[in-house]
Amino acid sequence: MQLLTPRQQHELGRISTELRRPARSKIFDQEAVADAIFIVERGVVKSFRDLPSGKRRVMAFLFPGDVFGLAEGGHYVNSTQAVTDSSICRIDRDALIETLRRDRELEVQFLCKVTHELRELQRQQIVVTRRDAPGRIAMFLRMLDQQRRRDGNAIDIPMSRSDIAQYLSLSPEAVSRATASLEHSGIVSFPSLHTANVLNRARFERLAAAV
Amino acid sequence: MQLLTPRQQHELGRISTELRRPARSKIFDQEAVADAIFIVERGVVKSFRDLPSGKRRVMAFLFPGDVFGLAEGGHYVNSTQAVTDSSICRIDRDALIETLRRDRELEVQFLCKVTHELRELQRQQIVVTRRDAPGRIAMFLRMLDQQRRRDGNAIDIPMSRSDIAQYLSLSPEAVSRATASLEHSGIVSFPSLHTANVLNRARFERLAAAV
DNA sequence: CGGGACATTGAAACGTCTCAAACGATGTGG
DNA sequence: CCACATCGTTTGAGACGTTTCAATGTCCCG
Repeated sequence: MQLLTPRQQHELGRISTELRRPARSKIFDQEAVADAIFIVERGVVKSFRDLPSGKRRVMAFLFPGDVFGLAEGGHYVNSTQAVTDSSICRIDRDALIETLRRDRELEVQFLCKVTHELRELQRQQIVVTRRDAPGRIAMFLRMLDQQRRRDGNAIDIPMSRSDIAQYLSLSPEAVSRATASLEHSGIVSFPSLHTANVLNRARFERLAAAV
Repeated sequence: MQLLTPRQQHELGRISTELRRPARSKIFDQEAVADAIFIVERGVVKSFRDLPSGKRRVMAFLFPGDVFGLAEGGHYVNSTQAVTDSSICRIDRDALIETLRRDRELEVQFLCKVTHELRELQRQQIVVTRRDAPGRIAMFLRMLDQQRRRDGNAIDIPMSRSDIAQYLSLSPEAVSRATASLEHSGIVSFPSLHTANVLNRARFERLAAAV
């Protein structure tokens, strides 16, 4: 999603500041006053919500080009945190609104971004409602694969197992058992916690598509 | 969500046509060419997706004021169908884009609508990931309650049990058992399939909030 | 290199899903 | 207007898979 023209990047550059955040550092908290929106430049960010029960739901993983900072009534609805060392473009809310007012094309881009997010969320809805943990993991890995291709069949997994669990709405144990299951089936291997190799692409796709 | 000014309603009126659809009639199919977007005027509409497995997921119930017709690559991503007899405002896609190009405020309204949908979808994400069926039903009833208040504690349930099941990602049997459970607990009564009465508001809210 | 958080593995419990059958509501044709 | 056929809903019993709790093993940061 690199939709911005050089001119637009320049326009945004004037009203934005670049933040550098190390892994695991917070960007903003849910409920906080929303005075800016953000764009991931480099790295991976997670957007999550703490529920009254104490559980935590990861609503989305954000990759370079993704916009975040959704507000409701002037306050952020989610907390966000860097998953890896990241560069983040922070855009002042008021200045952005002013700029959008002048740059029609830019506003259209934002509408597209939000619409895109909506579709992604609908996809995740499908994923989360699957019964079987291995299937959910397969769909998740496929998402990562499409997001950031590495060499050959290797998939980079920047987030932790518990992040994945909170994103897929599974217990950490279920994630562990599901990855073990995929490995025993010979569909995927996990050389490390942060790498996956698709060994049998056909079975992998079939499993991921079996919704 | 009645955000449109009289002038905007007039503008849209020029490029829109009003459809009347009886209950259970289709509005458009997923995959169809997306040449229009729609706004619910009266009645209830469901937006759903048929999955390869044959299962059906209801992505959203749409009430008066809600916009639908999300497209991707020029095709609709969901099918839509009237739940009750409905009046629907159909707006030609090309004409809308043209109008948005001239009416900045209207474009902002659309951005707001989409953002609102995004928040709603995040809420449903929370609902769907609950383990317990009675809790999910309680949250669903609360949503209906907030959406369309009737007299006193009565909640109008326009859709069928199986629609609810497909929306909450439960089996129809689970929905039935969950409503029976709520009734036995004395929290909610169901005088008919299309009405619910909250008998114990405190316990009801507590259950719905226990996410 | 040590400490603490994270990840895996095992065993039991819980709750939904599935299958099957009976019941009820809905809408159509006689 | 009623009878009937059809679909949707309810109820029951068993199987399946995740959750939970507990303990061990591993990774990673300071």
